[in-house]
Amino acid sequence: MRPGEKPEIARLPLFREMQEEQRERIFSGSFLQVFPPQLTLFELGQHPDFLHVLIDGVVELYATSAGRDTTMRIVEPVTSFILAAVVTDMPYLMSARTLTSSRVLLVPAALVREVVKQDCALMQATMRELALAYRDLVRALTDMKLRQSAERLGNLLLTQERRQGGGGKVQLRAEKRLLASLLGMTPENLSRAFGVLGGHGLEIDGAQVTITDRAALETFSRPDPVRDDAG
Amino acid sequence: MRPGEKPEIARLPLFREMQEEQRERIFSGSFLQVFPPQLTLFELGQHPDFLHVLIDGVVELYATSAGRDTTMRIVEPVTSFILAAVVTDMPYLMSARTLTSSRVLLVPAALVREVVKQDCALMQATMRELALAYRDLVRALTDMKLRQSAERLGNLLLTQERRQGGGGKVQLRAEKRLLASLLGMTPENLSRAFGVLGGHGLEIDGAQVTITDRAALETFSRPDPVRDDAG
DNA sequence: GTCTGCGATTGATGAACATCAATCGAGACG
DNA sequence: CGTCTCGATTGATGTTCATCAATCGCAGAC
Repeated sequence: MRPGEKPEIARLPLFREMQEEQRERIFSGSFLQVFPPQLTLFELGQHPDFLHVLIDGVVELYATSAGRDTTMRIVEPVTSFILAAVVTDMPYLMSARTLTSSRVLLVPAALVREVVKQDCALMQATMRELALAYRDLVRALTDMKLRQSAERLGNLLLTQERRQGGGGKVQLRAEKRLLASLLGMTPENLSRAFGVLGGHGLEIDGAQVTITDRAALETFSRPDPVRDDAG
Repeated sequence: MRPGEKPEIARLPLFREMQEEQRERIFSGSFLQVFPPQLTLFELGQHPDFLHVLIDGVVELYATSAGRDTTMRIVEPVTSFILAAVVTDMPYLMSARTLTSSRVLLVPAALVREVVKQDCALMQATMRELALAYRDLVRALTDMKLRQSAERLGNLLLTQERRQGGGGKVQLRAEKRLLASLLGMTPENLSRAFGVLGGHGLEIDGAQVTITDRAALETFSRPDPVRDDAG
C-alpha cells in the first residue's frame, strides 16, 4: 500500500468510526492486489470470499442472464463494493471486471463478518451503507419502470452535472456503450437519445456535454425532487 | 394487540435475537393501528416517522413519477417495511397504501434508531434485513433490464409456485392489474403474456394457474439458477 | 503519411410493448 | 332475476426501442 492510501481507506464512511484496533485487524488481514484491464474479478454465482475496496482504477459490476448482460454499476475509487453478498454470505448476484488497470484491497469476507460482530461502529456503518445502496436501487428500478430512455439520460446528466460541480458541463467518464448499458438501452439508442436532448437544452461534443438550457432539459426529463435531487 | 400476535412479532427475523428488555421498550413505545382499504399510509418524499410492521391485511408499496406510477412491492403479513428510510432518516422513496383492511404496528422511527444503537443483535438483524432487501432489488432490476415481459411473468410464476409448496399450482393473490404493475407492464400485456405462456406449459383459469409442463415453461422463461432459485 | 481497428453514429426495418376502444364475465345490489 | 359495475380480455393501431447494416471519425501501428 502506498503512503497516504491507508489513511484514505480509513476515512471511508464504512471504516471511519470503528475502533482503531479493529481497523488494524481488518487491514493486516487484507491484501492489496493489482489487476490488468478487462480482467474478471469474480462472477455471478460464486461464493463471496472477499470484500472489495477499489483503491485505484475503474471497475464494472454487471449481471448476465440467458446470454444477455447489463451494467449494474460503475465503481470509482475509493469505494467498497459487494458488501451485501459478504454480509449475507450468499452467492454474488453480479459479476465484476476491471475496466482500467486497478488496485483493489481484498478483505477476507469471514474477517469482515467477524469484526462486524465485535465492533458496533463498523456494524452501524455497514447498516447505513446497505440502506443507502438499497435506496440507490429503488431509484434505479423506478427510473427503469417509469421513464423512457431519453428521460433517463437527461436525468442522469442533470445528476452528474450537480456532482461534477454544477458548471453546466458534464464530462462523460465511461465509454458510451457502457453508459448505454447502465441506462438499460443499446448504444444506438443512446446516440439517438443524445440527439433528442439536443432539442431540449443540451449540446454534446464527444465526451463533453454542455447544458445550455437547464430549464428546457428539466421540462423534458421531469426530474423528481425526491428521487433525483437528494443524495 | 391480540393474544398470540405479540409473540408472532417477536419471532420476526428482525426482532428475534434482540434482548428481551429492549424488545419490550420497542413494543411499549409502539402502537397498533387499523386502517381501512385503499388508504394511503404515507407518501413519497415524506419524512419517515414510523417503522411499519404489517400484522394483518395487504399493503402496496408504489412509486410515482410524472403522473405515472408503478407497484414496487406487495407486503403481506407479518413483515416490516421501509426499514431503509427509517435507518437513514431520509425521505421515503415510495408511497404506501392498504389494499385490504389492515392492522399495522407503528414503531416510532427515532425509537428504532435509538434501540438499534444499543442492541447489537437488533442492529445485526437490521443489517441482514437490509442486505437481503438489497439483493431482492438487484434481482428485480436485472429482471427488468434483461428479460421481456412474458419471461418475467414465467419466472415469477415459477418462483411463486415454489413458495406455495410446489404442487404445480399457483394461486394469484393480487389483482392482475397489480401484478402487471409489479412486473412493469400494462394489464393488457399481462393478459397477452399469459396467452403466450399458454403455449409453454401453463394453464390459467381466473386466479388459478397450473403448470402443466414445467420443463417447457423453464425453457421459455430461462430462470437463472442463482437469481431465481436461491432465496 | 496511410492503414487499420474500434467505437460512435445514422438509416432502415422489425419486434416488443403501450394505448385506445370495445366486449366479456363475474360479483353486488336493487 | 335483471342490471350495474368493474376488472379482465381481445383486437386494432401507434410508439418506443432493438436489431441489422453501413458509414464516419479518430487513435494507434507501421
